[in-house]
Amino acid sequence: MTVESTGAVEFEAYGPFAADCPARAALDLFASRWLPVVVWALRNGPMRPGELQRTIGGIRHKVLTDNLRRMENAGLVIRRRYAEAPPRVQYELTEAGQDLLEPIQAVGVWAYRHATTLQAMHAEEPD
Amino acid sequence: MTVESTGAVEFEAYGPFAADCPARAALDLFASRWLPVVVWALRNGPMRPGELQRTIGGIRHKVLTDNLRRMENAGLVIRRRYAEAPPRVQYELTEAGQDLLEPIQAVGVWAYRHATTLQAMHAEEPD
DNA sequence: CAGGATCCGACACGATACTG
DNA sequence: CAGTATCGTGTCGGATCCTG
Repeated sequence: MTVESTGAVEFEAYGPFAADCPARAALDLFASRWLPVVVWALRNGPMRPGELQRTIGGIRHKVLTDNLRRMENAGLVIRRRYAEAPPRVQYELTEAGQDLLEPIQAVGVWAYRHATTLQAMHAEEPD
Repeated sequence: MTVESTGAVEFEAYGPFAADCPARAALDLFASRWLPVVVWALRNGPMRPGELQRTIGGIRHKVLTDNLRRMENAGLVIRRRYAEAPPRVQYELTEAGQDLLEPIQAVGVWAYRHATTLQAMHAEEPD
């Protein structure tokens, strides 16, 4: 193994998430409620917006578009546009986007691992 | 290895992040801009609020308090209060909180791995 | 030192309607 | 079908002041 950039070493060099470190920017990505969900929905390959909306469920058309645009700007997805009669568009994960699946999955696994503990969060509202 | 709950199997059972699944609640945790940072700052052991604020840097007193309260309700931290002359308080990660360090680290590592790609996000504002 | 109470601003989201 | 525009809203965060 050469000096390939796995990122692990660089990250460990930092103590907490410094305000100027890349990791903070990454957390801001997660700060979007839907962005991780959209990324996860794209894990099996390119999808069209409508298909995405149906697959995810509960997300508004505009919100999905907003997130896709942000993801595109962040370099997480590539937007493929096909000039056809009915305008067809497909979104595909970039390499960065695919690598993001791991952290997202880690969060998901963690969630199920402590599902019982986290139930308390929802149980907040008794009425 | 018995049927220990690693959470991995349960999570894989789901396709996308369903609206009612625990993973969505977990993502809502990350949706807080500071929460993961606070959790990460606590990785080495219990800390006092003031110490936390200094360590993290750039976080407001109230915001830190809000996040700590939310984390406490979510079962991520335990608040230890010592009835002394100068009121002393310490926050300590629960088991769920400690396990959350892994996903957070995963995001951090990912960030450095694709730091160059993510630079585009910041470079949005030329002025 | 810990933390609550407030007012305010930013931003993502929800909902609707409208253009290629 | 894909995307934009607009408006309203909720929530987190920033800033300030005040209480044990």
